[in-house]
Amino acid sequence: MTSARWLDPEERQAWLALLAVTTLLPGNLDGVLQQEAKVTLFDYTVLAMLSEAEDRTLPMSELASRTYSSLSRLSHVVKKLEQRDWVTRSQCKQDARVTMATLTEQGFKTIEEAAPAHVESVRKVVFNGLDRRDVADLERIGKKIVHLLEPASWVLREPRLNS
Amino acid sequence: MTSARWLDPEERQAWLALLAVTTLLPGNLDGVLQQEAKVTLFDYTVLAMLSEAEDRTLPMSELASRTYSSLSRLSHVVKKLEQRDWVTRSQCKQDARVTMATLTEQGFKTIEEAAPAHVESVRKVVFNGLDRRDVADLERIGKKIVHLLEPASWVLREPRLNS
DNA sequence: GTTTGAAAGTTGAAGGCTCAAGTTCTATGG
DNA sequence: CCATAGAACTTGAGCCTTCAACTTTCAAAC
Repeated sequence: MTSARWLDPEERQAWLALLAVTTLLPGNLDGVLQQEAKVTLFDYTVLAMLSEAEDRTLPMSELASRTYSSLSRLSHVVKKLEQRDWVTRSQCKQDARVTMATLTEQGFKTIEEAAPAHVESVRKVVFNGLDRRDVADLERIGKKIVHLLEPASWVLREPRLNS
Repeated sequence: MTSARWLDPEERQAWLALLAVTTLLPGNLDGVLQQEAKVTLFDYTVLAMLSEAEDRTLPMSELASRTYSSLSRLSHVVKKLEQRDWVTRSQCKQDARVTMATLTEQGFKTIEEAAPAHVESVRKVVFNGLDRRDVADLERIGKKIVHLLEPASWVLREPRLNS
């Protein structure tokens, strides 16, 4: 490692803004979901990923990678969601090591009900302040950063056409 | 509230990328700081804000607002930092309600030592992937989002010229 | 001067997350 | 075959954060 360069003024401003966003955004969205449906943002993301998957089912490891979580974190959370009867777990026939997580009908209803308020809150704290150019720039820059953080990330591989 | 609009494809892509960044970034930076100096990203931010303040001292509530944290969270953390002799607390003469937090010499050395590795990790996962235009766009968009999340935020009021 | 309301902190409990350790199963190499 | 390594989880302990409740102090209004 060479001698460390400090951030220049532009980078510093950008960094402080990004730090502020990453600090404030999760708590803000959490709050809305907590009131609306008694779930955390992470709970919601897990349910959302399952709801969009084929048969509303995914292996735990695949679900972990789509939610950017460790298997450990996911395991704890899925246990909780199972106790609420929103998710069930089952063994995979092909590979006995893998556990499949499936969204229940009740879980599906829960997320369906929570979704409008959640989307509204995302709009309220992100997109209401951005024009079309901002949105395009945000996607471009966000993906560049994700590429450094997690080159194999799911969002980078997603096809461009989806509802 | 009118009927909820869903996100359009561009917004959805931007949202997924932003969600990925806010999920992955803190853990990534935490890891480096944990190894380097046994502190969390939030601990580091608290120490950093104090180190840049006049007399390395700030009222708890001001420190809370600069670190985007609740007073409760900050109180717990400052207690911990005080036990490590990195910060001291004292009562304010003018207003007996306020507690002042001051960075100790030892705390200053700690953050000074941790800073290079931290900056390097910020560069590694953010700025190494961005060109000048990206940095400018990131600052602009980041500040727009912060404006919606916390209009009174510190970063929005900062003068443009600083080291 | 009191009362009333809000500001500034602190605290304890409950729940969430991380880390290290352990289990079970699969794949690989001899 | 058998051994070994690694993949896919699960679990429990400990730290961190949130939430609600409480204390103390100041400011405003009467």
